[in-house]
Amino acid sequence: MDTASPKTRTRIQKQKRELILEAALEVFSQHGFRGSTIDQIAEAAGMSKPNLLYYFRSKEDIHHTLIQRLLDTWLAPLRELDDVGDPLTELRGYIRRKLEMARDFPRESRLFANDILQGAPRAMPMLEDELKTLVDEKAEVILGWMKAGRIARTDPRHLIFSIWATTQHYADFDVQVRAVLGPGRDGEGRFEDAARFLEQLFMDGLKPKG
Amino acid sequence: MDTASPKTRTRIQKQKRELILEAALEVFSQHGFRGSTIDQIAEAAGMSKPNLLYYFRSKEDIHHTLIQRLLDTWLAPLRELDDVGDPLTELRGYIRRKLEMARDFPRESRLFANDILQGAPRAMPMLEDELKTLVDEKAEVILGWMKAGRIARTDPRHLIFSIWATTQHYADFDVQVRAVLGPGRDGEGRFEDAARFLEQLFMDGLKPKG
DNA sequence: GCCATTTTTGACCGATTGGACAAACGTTAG
DNA sequence: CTAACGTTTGTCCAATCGGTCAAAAATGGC
Repeated sequence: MDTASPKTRTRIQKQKRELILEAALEVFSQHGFRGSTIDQIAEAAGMSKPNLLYYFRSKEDIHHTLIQRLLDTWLAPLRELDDVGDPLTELRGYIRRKLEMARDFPRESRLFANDILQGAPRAMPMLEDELKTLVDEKAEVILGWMKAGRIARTDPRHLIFSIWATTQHYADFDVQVRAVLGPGRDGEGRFEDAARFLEQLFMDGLKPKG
Repeated sequence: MDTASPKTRTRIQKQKRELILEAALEVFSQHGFRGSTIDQIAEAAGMSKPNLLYYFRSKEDIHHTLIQRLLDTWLAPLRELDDVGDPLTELRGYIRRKLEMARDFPRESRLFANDILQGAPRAMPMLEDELKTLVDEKAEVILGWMKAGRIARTDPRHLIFSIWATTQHYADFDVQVRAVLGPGRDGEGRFEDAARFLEQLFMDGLKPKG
């Protein structure tokens, strides 16, 4: 058979590929590309290494498929940022959705972070294409709000960076956050604390009321 | 001789060790621990692999020495945060110093980020000890400012996280920032844009004036 | 039940890796 | 000059890695 042509894939092949991708996400997000071995992924997927290589041509192939497939999910919150609607409400919503993604999909966040940290050897084409296009489009929307005096005037792209940075921080640097905060509040409590803080930061900053 | 006992190290040994650590910082920060090889570090340091292993017992030893030594530098900006002095000025200063570190020492930032992303297998002891202690101390200072009504009331620890996240983002995700912004503004211009944006964000937030 | 196709596996391979080691080299004090 | 010590290197090793391959096992259509 030919696992390379998506047309002819049986239901079993699709299932196994999904199983492998799920296992690979777990392993890659924890150890990075070079730090992960095919054996680890195979074991996590409950199959032998040659068996895994029957469904994917190579380790590179798995990683590429994974990162390609997850990009849409990852960019979805920004896509929802809507031109119509109240600007502050839209941005608050974006921040919250992004924070929810960091809470619900930390592995996906770390998968991208691992690659980008090392110079994006695998994600670069998508950064320059889909990501840049989307950011350009949304930066224009935000700029429109600023020009209309509906939000403060700043650099829209750096605003987007700061939203990415602050939200993804809770996924990418989770162990550090945990080490600093101690065992006091659990996952859900921490999430609410972060949400409250970020809302206040992005809305009003640090200056005292008055 | 015995490179393990710091007491008996000659000047040449110290020099060579510095040379190796500099090379190792370059390599580790680009490829992570597992992605780096002793050969790469040795070549970057201009010596042979066995020669390098004459000065450091193992790859792990190099990484450990590096991360241990760099922690103080990395935490210095936060240490400077001073109880006396105007709170908003202090925080603005901290943000700027941290952003300067991201600009001037991106390799150090990536070295830590690489480790923490993968569960901090090597940095964890320091996170729980020195880092937590320092954050606890400074969080108390910030909390004092809040209680005195001199800055807005929020969670001081999440405030520190957000400063780390937004500033280090420019070091850790440099390639992504570059891909999104395009080749327009160079390093120094980008830095000034980021500084201006972050100052405004942390001071006033996004609400329009009025 | 039988055959063709798909799936799974054990055995294997070449390349790379971290590290050991002894021999060679350089330097310097006496 | 030379013995002692610090430094450097070529060679080697065992382990691990990504990936191949042929044969075995399971599956499904007839």
